Amino acid sequence: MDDHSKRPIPAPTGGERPTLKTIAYMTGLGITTVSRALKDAPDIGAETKERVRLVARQLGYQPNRAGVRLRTGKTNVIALVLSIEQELMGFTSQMVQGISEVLGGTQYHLVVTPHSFEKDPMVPVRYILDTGSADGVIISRMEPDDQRVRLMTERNLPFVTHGRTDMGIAHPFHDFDNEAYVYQAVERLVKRGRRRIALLAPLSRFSYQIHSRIGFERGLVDFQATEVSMGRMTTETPLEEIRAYAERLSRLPEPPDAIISLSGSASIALVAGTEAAGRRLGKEIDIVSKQSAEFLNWIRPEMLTVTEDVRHAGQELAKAVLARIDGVAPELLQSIDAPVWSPMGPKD
Amino acid sequence: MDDHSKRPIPAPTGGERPTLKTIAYMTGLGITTVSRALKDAPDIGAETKERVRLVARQLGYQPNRAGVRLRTGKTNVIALVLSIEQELMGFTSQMVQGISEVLGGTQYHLVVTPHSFEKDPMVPVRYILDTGSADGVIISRMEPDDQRVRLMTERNLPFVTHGRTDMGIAHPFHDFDNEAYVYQAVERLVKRGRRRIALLAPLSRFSYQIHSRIGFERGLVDFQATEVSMGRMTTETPLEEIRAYAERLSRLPEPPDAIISLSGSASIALVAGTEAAGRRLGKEIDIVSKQSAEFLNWIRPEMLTVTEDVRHAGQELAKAVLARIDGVAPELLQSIDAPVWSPMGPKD
DNA sequence: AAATTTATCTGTAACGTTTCAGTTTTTTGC
DNA sequence: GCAAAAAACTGAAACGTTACAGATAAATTT
Repeated sequence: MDDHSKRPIPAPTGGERPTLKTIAYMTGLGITTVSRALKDAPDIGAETKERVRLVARQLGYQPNRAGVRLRTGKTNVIALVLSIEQELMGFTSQMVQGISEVLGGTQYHLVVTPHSFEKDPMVPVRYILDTGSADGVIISRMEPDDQRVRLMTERNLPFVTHGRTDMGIAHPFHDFDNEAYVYQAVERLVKRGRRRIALLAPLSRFSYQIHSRIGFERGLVDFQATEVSMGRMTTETPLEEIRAYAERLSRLPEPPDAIISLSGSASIALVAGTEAAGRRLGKEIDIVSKQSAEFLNWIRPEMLTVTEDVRHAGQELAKAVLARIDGVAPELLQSIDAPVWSPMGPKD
Repeated sequence: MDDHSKRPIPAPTGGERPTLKTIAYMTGLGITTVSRALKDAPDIGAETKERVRLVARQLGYQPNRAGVRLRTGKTNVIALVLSIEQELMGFTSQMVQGISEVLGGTQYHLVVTPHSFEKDPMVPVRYILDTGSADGVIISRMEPDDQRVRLMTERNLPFVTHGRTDMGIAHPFHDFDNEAYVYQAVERLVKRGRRRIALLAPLSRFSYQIHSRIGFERGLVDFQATEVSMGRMTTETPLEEIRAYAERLSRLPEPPDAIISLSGSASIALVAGTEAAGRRLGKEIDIVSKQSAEFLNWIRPEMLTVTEDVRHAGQELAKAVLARIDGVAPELLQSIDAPVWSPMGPKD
């Protein structure tokens, strides 16, 4: 207690939040030494480090984020850029949860930045770039030629995408294998005797629209089925329009005997439309759907579903940005989840 | 250009992010003057303010958050504390969206902090308090006697709750009127000839369990109906258990002729269970449900539903914390949303 | 015309951290 | 035994901002 008085005397502490200064005072060391001890620098004695760490733990010391950020530019923030047009059924909560599980073990905070994708997808990215408000970014709704990816790559901002691009830039991503999903869907449908299949795909601007189309067309050829057009319907068409279209389709002389959907909520409308036309799931028609939460099977057990594990996606995305921030090569931070089919009632 | 050289010369600027120093240099003013001009302080000349504002806008100046935070302690962060046990069906995304819409027009960022409510609800609150990491907090899953409310009030941390408490502390809140919802549900059911009603309520620890029970019991008395017990089922019971219970209930000699549910996803299980027992919605039984996204009506148009506008709740909550931060009295920041019934197919 | 006010403006210090360039002490080399 | 090197530690400066306590010049009062 008294041998501290010989030292340069920083200042005794109040009941406030402890800082490096507090620890320096308690240990009788310099602020610099404490700082370096806590980051395990090589020029600090082993015994000193131990002592500093002990006192720090004792005081419940937590580095002041503003101090670190001001000095180093490191924000300890991961930004999740969400489109407000995104599917509602549990997508966001699961994504946030997955990311948080990974971030929970770190100093990183998660800042959520929703915005209208339709209006201008670049806005949030430019904001983050201009203000340096995040160390890493997670984006979704990828396009084959994506300006956000181009800009962040150019400006060296670590990021990861939920979905792939196709522009010759290697970047971290996590994706669901929509091609395999649709291909396997066709296969299963044909095995169940279906031949005339419709595909409710995403908007054509998105990468996964292309993937699902490729899977679909490969499937049609490999398993000998034919396509029934969904017209201008996409997964983002208002549900009522989808319902109406599905009903019209069902009343055609030669209606589809199966529909493959890439959106859980759109599938609800498909079911409503086909049933309104008197066609029964599992009998006259099969509907296959991807979903982000297990709810379709509760509604219609006859439905064939694949549940995209969005929580797992969130985990992978978070791990990838963190690794990217740590300098891991983009090529090593790419993963694709295979579709997992829900066990089905009837047969199969 | 040259008259700047007579001045104290801060330093010419690179291509970096503009700071007060940059503006000071460009205008030939002192850093303090620029700072005060931008906050419209009374001791700065009108013409000077104009000039500073112009240059600031020109440069796209944005105050450095770390600088402000370090100096003033103001984080410009609102923390949304989410329970991972929260209902999945769109709740989080809508809440986040609503909050963001309000925060979008401000300097505030939204940090999302999920955690296990079951484990210890105090953890995130204590963290925010200890690290001063937010200017305001939004919490949900309120209990009548809520320790989080007690602590934040005591420590003077602005917050708002989604749901009410009952402990004699006036604090900002936004709530959905669950009492009115259940009361009106009973009324509608009785008008449709139902008499034996079951209530699937939340866990008893939560405030809205009490509200829904009160509404229920008032309804039973006022409209002369009787209760059929839901046993130990709550909205948080695993769906499969709810389904099984609903089926068992439906096979009783005197089954309920109506069920009121406080959770959209739980209702799916209720429907599955009752239908498995051969009872048809709108015929032998009515199911009334609250939901946070319009999806039950797509699945079973016969269902009576109220959709809680979670996006609107998010907006109200965000407005309330901001107002609280600005010193508005808690009593003025309390609001309750009345239930809005979806138009129904059959009659009514 | 001198003294006071008023209107504008400004330098310094501090918030908590890390980097840089040392300084002091101990150990090693020969 | 003494120079050189290694080990352990440290103060000053800086990141961008704002509060404080002036400073300067112009306008007003007496």
